[in-house]
Amino acid sequence: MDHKIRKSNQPVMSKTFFEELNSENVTGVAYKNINLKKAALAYFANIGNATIADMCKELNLSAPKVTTLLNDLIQDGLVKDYGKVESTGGRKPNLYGLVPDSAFFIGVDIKQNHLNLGLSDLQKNLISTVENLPYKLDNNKESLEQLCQHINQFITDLPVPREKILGIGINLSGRINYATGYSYSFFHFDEEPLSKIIESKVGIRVFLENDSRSMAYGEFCSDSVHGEKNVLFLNLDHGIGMGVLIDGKLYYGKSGYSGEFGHIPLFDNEIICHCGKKGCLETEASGWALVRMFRQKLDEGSSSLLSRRNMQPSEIGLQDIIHAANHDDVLAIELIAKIGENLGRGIALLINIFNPELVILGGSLAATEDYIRLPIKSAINKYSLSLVNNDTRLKISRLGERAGIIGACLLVRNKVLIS
Amino acid sequence: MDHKIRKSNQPVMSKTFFEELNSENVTGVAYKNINLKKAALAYFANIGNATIADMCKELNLSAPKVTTLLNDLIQDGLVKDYGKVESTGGRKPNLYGLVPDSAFFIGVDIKQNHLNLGLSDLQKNLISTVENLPYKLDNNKESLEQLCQHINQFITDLPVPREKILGIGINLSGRINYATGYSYSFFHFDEEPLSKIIESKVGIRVFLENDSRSMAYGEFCSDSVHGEKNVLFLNLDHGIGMGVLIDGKLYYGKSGYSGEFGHIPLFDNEIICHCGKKGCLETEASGWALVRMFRQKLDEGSSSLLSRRNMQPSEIGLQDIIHAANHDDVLAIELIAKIGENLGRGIALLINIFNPELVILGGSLAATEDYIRLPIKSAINKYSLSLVNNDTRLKISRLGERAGIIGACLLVRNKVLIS
DNA sequence: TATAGTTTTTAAATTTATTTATTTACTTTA
DNA sequence: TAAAGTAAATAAATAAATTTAAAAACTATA
Repeated sequence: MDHKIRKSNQPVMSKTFFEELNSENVTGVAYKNINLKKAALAYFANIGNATIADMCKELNLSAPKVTTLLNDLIQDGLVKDYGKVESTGGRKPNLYGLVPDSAFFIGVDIKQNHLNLGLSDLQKNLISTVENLPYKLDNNKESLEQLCQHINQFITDLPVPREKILGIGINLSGRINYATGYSYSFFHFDEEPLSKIIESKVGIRVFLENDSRSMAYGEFCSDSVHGEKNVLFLNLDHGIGMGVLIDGKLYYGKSGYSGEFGHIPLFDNEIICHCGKKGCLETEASGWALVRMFRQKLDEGSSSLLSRRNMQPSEIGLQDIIHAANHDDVLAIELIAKIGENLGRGIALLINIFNPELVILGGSLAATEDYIRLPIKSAINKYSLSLVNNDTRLKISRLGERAGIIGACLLVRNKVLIS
Repeated sequence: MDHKIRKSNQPVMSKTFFEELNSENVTGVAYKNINLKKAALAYFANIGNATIADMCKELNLSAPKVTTLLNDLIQDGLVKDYGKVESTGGRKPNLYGLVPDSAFFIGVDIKQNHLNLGLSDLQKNLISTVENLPYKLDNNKESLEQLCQHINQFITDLPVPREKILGIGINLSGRINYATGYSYSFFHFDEEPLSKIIESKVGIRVFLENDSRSMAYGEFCSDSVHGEKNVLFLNLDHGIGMGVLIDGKLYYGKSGYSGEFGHIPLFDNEIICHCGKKGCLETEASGWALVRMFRQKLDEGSSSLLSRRNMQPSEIGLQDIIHAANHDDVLAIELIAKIGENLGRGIALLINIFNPELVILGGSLAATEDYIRLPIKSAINKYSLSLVNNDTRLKISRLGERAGIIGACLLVRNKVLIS
């Protein structure tokens, strides 16, 4: 006769929240409690500190249940009591919220010629950053190895214990499948997904994301977005990237290839785009187009701050032109206006299709502020239905290049903790 | 001393589901149970019949809880036991599902010159329809009065008791705020929202929806859509309408004006669009454009089935051209191909932006099947990123004009029962 | 300053749901 | 055809949540 001793294998020690989070096949009350904890954390993360009464409304639970839930989270070290707060008459409620330094997240923003790294805490605070770290993004193993070394170096230099870092978010341009962790445009050497490869070299969970999408999320979580739930973010750099937020969530499309705004066929020209097609928006409205136009104008004899500094047309890059415009160079300003007008026609189309509440202009070209914004705005007025475009605000990014690392950090936080 | 008799006002009789549904300020367990019932109904409605075990997984509940939940719904008359079903060894489970004739919904599809009305049961079955009922949509009170009379006549002719009809969904073109029930393009005479006005004349709850969006939802719920969650529907009629489904839900945008695909600035022509702008897609790729081109060709001396029938160019309408194409008229086929090519360029752009799984072509022009589909397909290949468009299937609507009433019925079902 | 009125928090009672165990119904294999 | 195995449904036991009541902490007013 075999005697079943069922309970002997079950742990006696209570699990930490993160162990709970990763344990599979959890059902019944345990499963529900994990989800409630996630929901509570999501509320604190997205909306901020709250009283027990607030949480009751949000989670549709009774006060005693919320009390035990919060006590659990306090036990886990993720939440703490922030003391009493004013009331409208009657006993003052206690305010609860996240413990900022109970967990950390790293964001890595990979650009063509440099790297931005950042560390955020459990709240939205950027604790430390390393920006403009020289790094050349090439599609080979050495470049990947170097990337991992930079990340490892960044981590060891941090004043934070490695085990408190719950994840690393990496922004890369090109085609990325965020769900599987595969990158198709860069570092696609192995069978294994890129995220797993980096993970094994760094020892912390890694999540990949398309750069424009990550920036969009960073902007979306920043102070400049309030109640808006349908937001378009445009990453105006050499190319044109787009991140779309629908109902407060990043939109991916079937395989994560959505947002290829730069390659919509809007022009009837003969310029061959990077994608191989003709007439793409990018051929007339991108940083590349700006550089091409600028060089051509100089070749044709136009004058500019840059030509007067004896720069050869072929040496002039996008940053130089942006810099010149911000120093009142007439040629740069004129051409940026031209780019803005072309871009505005494209954005008008997006507004007709999406009826968004907000369009945010980011990327290096957005640093020219009104030089790019005003031509865009007037083109939008010209080309979109006034009824629809009156609904839409057009803003310049406040975060600038930091949108990338902030977005990366916040996306990892969501992936690790909440979803 | 006042003696509180708290419970004296509470009803002794148990409420029906619909009474529960509309009762406000419900909290605690009662609130949760209503939501669980809704979730169960939504499962049955969207996925189909299910066993207790299925519902346990879906709703994350224990078997006894699901049993009592289903018993409640059976008591309410909304669900019934469909008997035993095959098992993989072991006791056969019972299958539960909606009672089709426990509730009904009416869909009204208002076209320019006719009306389609339909009645669906609680499942997706169209019980009875009246199609192509002559009706002239004019923006005046008489036209509205007539509409209400038609709806009332339809209801009295039905073999279904009025009190079992839980709602009426009405499709109207133009600007509609589905949340408030206001229509801005038609019947905007009063302070009161149009939905309330019709409601008071018919005595059943009314919900308004944009016609293309309603059709999109009808198609989405039809058999032609399987796992796809990101779907674009194009309503190709005189104008070009679009309905967008994202993550299985209709997308509205900030004010419900999204999907103005017909008015994106894609052409560099001098044709003034209905919207007042130039260069809209509708000026080169819509039914109106087709009629214009066709008449022009006839004026220029081209020959067609229609001209040989001694029709004057100015008499020829869109339906005539579609009819001619389906009877192998060369001119009609050529011009539809031209329209398709132009449209394809626009759709290519949508594919780049949305990376959808499926694009469905509907509306009267879709009845020309491959005459319009193939030119569109080749233009998509030409103008969109191959990587992205390889992800996307292009289909002709199976429901045809019925998509409108089906979508209207299903949307009302959702609004009344589930959301 | 005492008292009535509010609101939060905690405690006790009660309801409700989950767990576990058992029964029922059926399939498969010996 | 009986026995063993599997899964569903139900019943009983248990755990967990809500509800109700009470206590605590504060404000406003007499």
